[in-house]
Amino acid sequence: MPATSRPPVRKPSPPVPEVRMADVAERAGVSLGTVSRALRGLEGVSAGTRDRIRAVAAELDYVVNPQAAALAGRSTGRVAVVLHDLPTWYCSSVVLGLERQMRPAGLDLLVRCVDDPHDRIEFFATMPLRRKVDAVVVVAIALTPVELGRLTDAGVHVVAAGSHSHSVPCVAIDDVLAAQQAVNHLLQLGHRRIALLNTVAASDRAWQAQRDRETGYRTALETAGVPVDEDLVVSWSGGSRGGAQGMDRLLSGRRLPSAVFAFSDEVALGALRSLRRAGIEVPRQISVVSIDDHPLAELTDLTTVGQDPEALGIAAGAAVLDLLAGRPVRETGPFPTRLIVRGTTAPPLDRGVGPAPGRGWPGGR
Amino acid sequence: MPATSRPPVRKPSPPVPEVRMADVAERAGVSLGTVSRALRGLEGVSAGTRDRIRAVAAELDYVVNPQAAALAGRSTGRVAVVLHDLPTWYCSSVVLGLERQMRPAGLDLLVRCVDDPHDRIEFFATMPLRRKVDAVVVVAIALTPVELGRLTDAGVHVVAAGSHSHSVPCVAIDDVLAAQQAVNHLLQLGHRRIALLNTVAASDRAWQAQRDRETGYRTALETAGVPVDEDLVVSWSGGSRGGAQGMDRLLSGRRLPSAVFAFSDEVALGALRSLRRAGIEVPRQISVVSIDDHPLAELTDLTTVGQDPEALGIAAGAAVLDLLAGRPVRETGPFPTRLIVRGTTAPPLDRGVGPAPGRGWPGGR
DNA sequence: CTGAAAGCGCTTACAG
DNA sequence: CTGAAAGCGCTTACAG
Repeated sequence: MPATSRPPVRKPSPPVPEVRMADVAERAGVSLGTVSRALRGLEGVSAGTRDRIRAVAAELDYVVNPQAAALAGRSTGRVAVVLHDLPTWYCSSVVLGLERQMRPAGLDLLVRCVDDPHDRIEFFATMPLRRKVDAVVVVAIALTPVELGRLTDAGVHVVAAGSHSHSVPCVAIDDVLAAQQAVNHLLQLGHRRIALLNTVAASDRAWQAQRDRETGYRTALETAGVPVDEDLVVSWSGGSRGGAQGMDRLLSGRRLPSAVFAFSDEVALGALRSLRRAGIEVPRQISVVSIDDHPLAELTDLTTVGQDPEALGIAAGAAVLDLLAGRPVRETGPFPTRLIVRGTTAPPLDRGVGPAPGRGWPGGR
Repeated sequence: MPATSRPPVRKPSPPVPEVRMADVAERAGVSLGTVSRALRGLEGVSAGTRDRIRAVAAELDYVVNPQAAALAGRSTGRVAVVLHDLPTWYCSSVVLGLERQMRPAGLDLLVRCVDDPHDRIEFFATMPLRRKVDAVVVVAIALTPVELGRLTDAGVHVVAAGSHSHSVPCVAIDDVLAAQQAVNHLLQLGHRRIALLNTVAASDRAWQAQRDRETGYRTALETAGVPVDEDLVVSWSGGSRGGAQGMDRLLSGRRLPSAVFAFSDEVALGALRSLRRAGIEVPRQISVVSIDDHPLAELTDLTTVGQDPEALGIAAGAAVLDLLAGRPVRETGPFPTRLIVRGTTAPPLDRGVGPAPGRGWPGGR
């Protein structure tokens, strides 16, 4: 079913008939082609006529018809951002940054949510973006080679934000490192029973981040010589709600963790709710740390590893502009993250049971 | 400066040359016009040829070129959503609902953030949406008559979400009522010193909601015969941060309120932070109620008046479809809101000082 | 029910 | 530096 079935559109009759480039040309006493070149600032128009044409265009309040320009010129002036879960602090911040970057370049931003694995399959099967955009930015979606192929076959440039790829320009933090920063903080406080409260993305395999953060968690523990207790590793879907449920699970285990590393601030806030309901004091009995620095992290006094998704969106936009201009994309490297210690982390209660301070403990003092 | 100055676009050379409608026509042995009609399901094509054409189109993986269709047909197949402050639970949820509604109709969603009053002026001066979309949905922005005129002069339909208007279809909650629900809850608990912690939108006059909620606050107090203490009415910009600062201001006043009605959950969460820092117990010493039912409201046990912005987005999308189809827009009336009592509200400490229970107190028992 | 043709408003070689 | 003309890929009266 290749054809879209839009309802017949009845536009409100524009009170003022649209002014076309031909009108500008006539009024300025030049040809269509000259107007086209002058307005776009191309070579080969004398400064005098260029200014005259622009003055006339401004006077007539002329705006090029993007349809016609795209049809004739083979570019659409549009960029799509593809993501699941828009109402997330992370995703909406990336979109905000992207929009701020595209707008001054005269590019419009199309938003497409990919809700679940089924929708994702359909999306790449029907390629609704084909011919509609010059480039697409995928947010927190690790594309499969096949999916990437579909996109490039359709003639669109691709940039990845929040995931890593060898075949596509990408902007992202180092999720392994971010997780290590969080877990190392707990280790340095003296914790040994550290739980991982991970998330499961709606679209499976969508979030490379969750794997990388788990890797960082395991690496940090391993490096410190602390064995991973698999009972302390849980994954739950559904953001903060999932965090609450995952925490309930951890609380029902045989031995409680002394600290929890949560996938994100939203997951952590869910966990905090469960802890509060269970009457467990944070950070006295259990410490909690996560990743993001969501605005509410500060308000809830949550220790976290901060990142800047809006900056990510801006950088993704810059990469798009490079791609569209045929310039080499400037590589940015991983985006910085930094530990922000607040009120949800403290040394463990059983500190005295562990190795004495300063005796071979990583960072302990 | 009417012309946009996009960088010259270099598209990745499509490995497969685009298949055009002419290719489908040739392969099916019919004319272009027939293919066009068949694919769009218009009258006047026999079922046999229609199916044959569709089969060929599917086989060739054909997708109409939206540029060309728009240029010839005078509709763009696109809808814009205009808002400030995308990374807000409210706005991003509206956009999500809207996207879900437009997608099945084959309409693409363009996002434009209007950051501040200056940007707003420029936006309506240059009308960047002109010729780019068939309709625009403004979210939480009360358009001035002039702004509305610009939009309709440009030939786009307009729908308002989250604000009220006489001249445009709109979907919104009753903000006055929502505020009354919140404040009446406090009154019924026995509070008399109730503060209003309002917000100031980035674009002044943008949020009709803030005025309406203040009206609801004042009306509720008046109806209960409680005089408004103007020292207890504060407005601060900046969401949760503003809520924290506004609460600090209230705490520095001569007499503390016994309860606070905050503009939104985000503002309330900021206020809660300030209260916690000040060592004030909630709800024992001060009660807090707000509007939204943000996902974090449940997690933080916040009493609030819930609304459903995603449903608002869906309804806005339905209105857009009606408009585009030339149908009358079905009026929905104000969207429902409902009080959700959780843990941040309780009777005031000085309850005994007020009128005795059941004696002329609104709802008191 | 189907086709031939004009036209949508631009951009881009190609001449001059 | 500027113009005339072809062409982008569709839709839509208008004929038949």
